[in-house]
Amino acid sequence: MNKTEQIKKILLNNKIQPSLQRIKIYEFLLGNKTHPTADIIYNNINKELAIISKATVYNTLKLFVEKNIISEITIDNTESRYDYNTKFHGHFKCEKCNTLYDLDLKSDFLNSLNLNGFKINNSHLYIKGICKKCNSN
Amino acid sequence: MNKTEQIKKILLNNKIQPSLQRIKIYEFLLGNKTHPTADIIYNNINKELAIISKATVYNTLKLFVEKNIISEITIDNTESRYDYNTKFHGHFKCEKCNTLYDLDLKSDFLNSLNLNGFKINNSHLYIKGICKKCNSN
DNA sequence: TTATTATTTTAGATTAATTCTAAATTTTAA
DNA sequence: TTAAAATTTAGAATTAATCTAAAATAATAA
Repeated sequence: MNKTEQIKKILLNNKIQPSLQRIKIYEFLLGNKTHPTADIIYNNINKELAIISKATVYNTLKLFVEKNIISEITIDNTESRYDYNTKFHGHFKCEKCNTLYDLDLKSDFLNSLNLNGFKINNSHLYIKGICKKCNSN
Repeated sequence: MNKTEQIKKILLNNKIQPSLQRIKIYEFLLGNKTHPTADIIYNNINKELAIISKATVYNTLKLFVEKNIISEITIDNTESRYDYNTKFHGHFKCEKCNTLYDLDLKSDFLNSLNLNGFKINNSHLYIKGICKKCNSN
């Protein structure tokens, strides 16, 4: 089974019709794990051939977030970034070089929280500071 | 020492000139612990007498965040909220009633993170879901 | 097939939070 | 008092995201 077929299957499993545009966006996120913005996704997909509009990028990202096959990162208030990885993990943003790092978290990270009666849909840990690389320069 | 004097002292301690507008914003945040937006702050301060402009609200909030006497909450990507409490704690947003709850976290909450060489400026834990109240209705 | 209905995509307008600009005001220092 | 520095300001500009209503495409029924 090739990549496109695999993506189609994932989308269908999540009750999402696998249109060309949706496949392209999901494929781009799988191949670009640097937490791209809607604009970056739009520009890259259209680089060779214009096959998608801005509105569709936004519509599709929203749909994917709702269906929980990607997650939305709002560590800056300026624009959202998107992550193919929906497993709970943290993000560190270097305020010097703007790199967004993934942080592995222990599986019991949220266990100490007392949220009885609360239904958790998604969780984000955001840390800002200066990364190791920038610190040593 | 009255409240205004206390606020002046806090601002001066953090190398912030205590102008009338700055005092009013800080005073509002101390008295309104519901994580207000810039717009809410602006409207409330000007309710009786117009003493502050939108630009100053934004300038001042940015200054306060830089000086670390308040913190900025970006749990939605639509608008920032502000918190007088800079001690690390979590936030839970109910997606039904939009209430923003504070979450107490153990002091060692971030200890398991392996961030050697990284300088942490601020940390946020954001959780979205349905709150107890909405769940039981 | 053909017609009908539902879904998806789209260009461009709109919205709204935030930032910018450059001038006015206030404060501080000399 | 005067000059310099800091603060505030109105309104314009920016920009990510949403909205609108039409067009294109796909799915379904006859």
